Amino acid sequence: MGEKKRSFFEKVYEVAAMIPYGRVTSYGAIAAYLGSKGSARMVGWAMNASFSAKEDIPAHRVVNRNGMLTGKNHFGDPSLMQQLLENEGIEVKNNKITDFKKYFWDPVKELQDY
DNA sequence: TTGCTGACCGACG
DNA sequence: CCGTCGGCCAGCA
Repeated sequence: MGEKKRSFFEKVYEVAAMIPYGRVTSYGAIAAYLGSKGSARMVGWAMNASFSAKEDIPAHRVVNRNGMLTGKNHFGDPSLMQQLLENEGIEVKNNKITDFKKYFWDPVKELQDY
């Protein structure tokens, strides 16, 4: 696919929008896919800004590398993130996804183009 | 422009 | 196992 000049945020949004229903990925995985492995924090920052983005970004499907819902406090209602995940069939216990590996979707492996 | 801050991550002791 | 640190880089005062 053609790689146009897009901002880091826009790229993050594109990847996030491709996360399949019922699957999750991590900030670091998205950053790695975008070619800047150390920019995981920026991915989180992009998610924070995604609420004001035009398109709908499934920010609840992005967690940290341990499968923990570290960003839940940014959803207005702290329980919303967990609710959305459980609604997709993902079990969450103590802010952590059960069988994280089972649901993990790695853009680096799933998306060949970059 | 400078200097923080941050929904992260891996390395180190 | 735990705390701390450097790197990453966009936004904001």
